[in-house]
Amino acid sequence: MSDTGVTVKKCQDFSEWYVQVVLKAELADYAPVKGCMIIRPDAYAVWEKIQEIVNQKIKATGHRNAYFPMFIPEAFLKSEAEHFAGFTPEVAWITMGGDTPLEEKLAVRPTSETIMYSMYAKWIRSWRDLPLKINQWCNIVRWETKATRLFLRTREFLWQEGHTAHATAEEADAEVMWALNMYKDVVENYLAIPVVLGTKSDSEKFAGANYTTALESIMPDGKALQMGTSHNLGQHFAKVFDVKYIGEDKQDHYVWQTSWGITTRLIGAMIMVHGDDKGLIMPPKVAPIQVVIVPIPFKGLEAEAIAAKTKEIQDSLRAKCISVTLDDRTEYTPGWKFNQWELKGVPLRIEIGPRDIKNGQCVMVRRDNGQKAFVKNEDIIATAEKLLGDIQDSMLEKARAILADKTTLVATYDEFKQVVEGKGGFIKAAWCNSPECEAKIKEETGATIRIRPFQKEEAHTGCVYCGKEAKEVVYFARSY
RNA sequence: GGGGCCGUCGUCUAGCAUGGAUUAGGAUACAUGCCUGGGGCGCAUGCGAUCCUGGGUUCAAAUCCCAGCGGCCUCACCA
Repeated sequence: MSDTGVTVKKCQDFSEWYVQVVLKAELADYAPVKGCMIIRPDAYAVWEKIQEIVNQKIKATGHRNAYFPMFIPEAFLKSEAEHFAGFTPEVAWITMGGDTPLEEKLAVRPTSETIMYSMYAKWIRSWRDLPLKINQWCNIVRWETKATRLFLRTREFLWQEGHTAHATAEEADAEVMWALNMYKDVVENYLAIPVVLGTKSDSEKFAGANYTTALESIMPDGKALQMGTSHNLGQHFAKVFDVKYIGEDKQDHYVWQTSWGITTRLIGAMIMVHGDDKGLIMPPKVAPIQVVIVPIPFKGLEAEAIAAKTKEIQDSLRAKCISVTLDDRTEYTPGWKFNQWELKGVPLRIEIGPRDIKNGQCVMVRRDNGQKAFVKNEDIIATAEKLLGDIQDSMLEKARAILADKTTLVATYDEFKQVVEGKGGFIKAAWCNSPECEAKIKEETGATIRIRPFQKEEAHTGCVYCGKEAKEVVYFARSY
């Protein structure tokens, strides 16, 4: 047994397991620049899938893609005070052009609200120009000082940011919810990761927003990970950048704005949630390779028949738009290939050997549960399609069960602390809505309010911290 | 930014406590040839290391000291 594969168990040393899966499955690598990563083709292909899915959804609803500069003048970033205060600790600045100092330094975008809205002010004249719904796919930079975690914390990462302007507050509210639900669909139905939807507490909301909604999930180590956010920016930026329109009433009005985003962090979540001791498990809907075919030669027996049949299956699967690889490399043994493709997370494997030629069948093995099935020739394509669907479904189902298991309702602060230190995960607790209690809890336990769920529950106790009347039940957790 | 741990062929690692004799050793990967093939095959040959970088101590540094860089864990902050 070499160390080509993952050498630690997921449940024993989760951090080490994660690093090994990412590196050994060739998803990413450390860059020569501190805090930066290289997204390798197998992971980039997943990002492209996500782009495909999101693009389809946003274009179908009238959003259009565009591209704005990655450099933002300092004055722009400063113009919204709360926004600037929130981002300034982690902005990278450009101060030189060649060997000439710049008159005004330029921020490398940590997010694009300011540069985009400065243009919106120019483009929006009348109510007929609204709503304006623009999205961009780009890289952004946040100069983290903390240790690099591939996909989860890097100084540069890829994301999508939607920025819309509306005539009314109601429209902006609706857009915020549209984006959030669009993300829920992507994350749950494609990445097979169950999420909890809700709003952020004031202390956790986006710098410069009226309110922030988000999708949160729990990773296998018990820490929460934000899977996407959708902000209602109100008129804060509109007032700062003078984004106004003349309404049907002939009066000037500020627009109502939203912004929303998901990042390559989702790939990290997918790895963590679905992987096992053998490596990665890709949800079929985003897997760059959905099926791998491994021929099993045996002393030249039926060699030609095997070659013909594997090729035929490959062609038929491709005709059904299933992404398939025929691994007919002669320098590796079948067993080696099994391990390799399992490490890389290919959802379904088809084996064809002399025995299968004789019996008019093939062997199919599911990556998610290891189940092996003998499938008659005439059923191969239909069965492969069905199994890919089943795998997608059961991955979500399994993840749902884990999420439920990692969600604990607590009645007392002692219980709260015990869960934080113990199994972690979401801790549902009653809260009085005071920032002081929230801050104290964070200080004493490291847990923050991840989400105030849309699905409201009656407070079952007083505030878990102060004991006074609770306003709602919220989800606490330690987070990434 | 704070604290802890770490850095030797592509990868994993021995050597480092007690400086000198290993030509810096092994495994794996890679290349070539043969042989194999239903769960990481075997044999042979070959290729492969600025011992992270820069200083210092010393007759002598992979080994000791200092600084820097990078990684991992952890705390504060974030997607």
